[in-house]
Amino acid sequence: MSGLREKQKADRQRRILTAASRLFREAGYGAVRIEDIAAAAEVSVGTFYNYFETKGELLLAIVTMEVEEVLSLGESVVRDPPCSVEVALRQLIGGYFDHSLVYLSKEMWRTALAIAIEAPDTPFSCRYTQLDSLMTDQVCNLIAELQARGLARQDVCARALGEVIFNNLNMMFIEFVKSEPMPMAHLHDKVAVQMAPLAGLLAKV
Amino acid sequence: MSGLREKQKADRQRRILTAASRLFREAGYGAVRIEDIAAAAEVSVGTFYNYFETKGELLLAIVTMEVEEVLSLGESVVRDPPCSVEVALRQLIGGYFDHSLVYLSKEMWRTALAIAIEAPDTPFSCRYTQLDSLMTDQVCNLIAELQARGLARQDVCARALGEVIFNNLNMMFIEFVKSEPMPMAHLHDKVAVQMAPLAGLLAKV
DNA sequence: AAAAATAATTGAGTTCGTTCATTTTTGAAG
DNA sequence: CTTCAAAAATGAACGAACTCAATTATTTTT
Repeated sequence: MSGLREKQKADRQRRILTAASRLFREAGYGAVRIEDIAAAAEVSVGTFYNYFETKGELLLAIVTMEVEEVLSLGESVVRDPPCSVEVALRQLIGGYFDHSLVYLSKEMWRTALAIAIEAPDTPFSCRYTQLDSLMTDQVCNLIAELQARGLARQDVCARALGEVIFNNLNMMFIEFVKSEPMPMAHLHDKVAVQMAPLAGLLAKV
Repeated sequence: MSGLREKQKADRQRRILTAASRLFREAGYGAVRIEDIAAAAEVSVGTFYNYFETKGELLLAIVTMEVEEVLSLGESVVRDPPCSVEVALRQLIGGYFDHSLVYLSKEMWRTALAIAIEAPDTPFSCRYTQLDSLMTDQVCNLIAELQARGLARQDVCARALGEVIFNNLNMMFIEFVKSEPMPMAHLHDKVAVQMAPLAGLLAKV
């Protein structure tokens, strides 16, 4: 029998994740020390490092959970999209944006994005990059789905356009989290304006 | 007369910048300690911090010099663009990409991009953000210039399209520096494919 | 059930970026 | 030239992420 060790391990991991998630949101990622997380999770500093390679990897573990959730919500939009290109894209994109601040602060996003760029080969950075690419696929799939249903012009490369759209979302989101005072509505509005010509490209004649 | 102090100050700043620039490229940003930079520039650690707020700000100072150079090269393309939308955009974008690795390594770019996101309110981060927005303007201006010369459709919002194009470039560049093995040619090719539908949007009927 | 083997925890120690009280250098005034 | 004030340089000290040799807990073996 070897259940105890497994159970304790899972429990410690959970305690670290929930303690860190709370502390990061309350005090800010930068202000929280490993010692604080360890104390809140009732483990030692050394033990913390048996569960997460670095402080940054812990943050990315939290962030990827959020992204996975958003991704699965997006799946339902792709499966059964609204009957207009503009509405369908707005619904998918709006979902991405609106969920971004439910569990995470802008500061957490800034740090997470920074780490994913600076240390791209760590386990959770790889996972994050993979999720980004799954979100790109999702946008491309939505366009392809609209084309398949005859709701969009079919002589436009769904892959190319989807990539451009997602890259634009991503940069606008970075701009959003870089500016602490910028409201979510501003992000929505700016992207809506940018999307107009692209939606026109897909509109049927 | 008060020339000595000014001269020494300028000289120390130059020594720090050149020493750091060399060390960062040779050994990598992460592997170079402030102590190393101070030693190479023949100043003390304390003095280093009289000239740059942080190690990251020093890196951004180096990076912004590169961006300023690229930006001024782009100006000439906008002033007198090639007579085709596709060629004009390729020339401007190609210029951005090709100059990016002349003075900087991918690792330096990763760190710089990470810092610009994570600490957006420091002096050089602000400058970097400003340069990004000038580059966006440059792309928008190129499109507007092509429209003014009757080389592109005028019923497309130059601003919106330019922003989307630049954001796409920026994300693709981030992807490029995140992947150490990815060759520059691959970046060019991927972006060329993505630009195709957008160029089509601007093409005259 | 005791002993041996394996796995996990622990916290003092190391490293490096950053700070700050002190010392040194420079420029101006007498 | 001497004196004084302001500016700048200095390096020891601090804080926080991360490491590792020693200890403790769990599982397996006899």
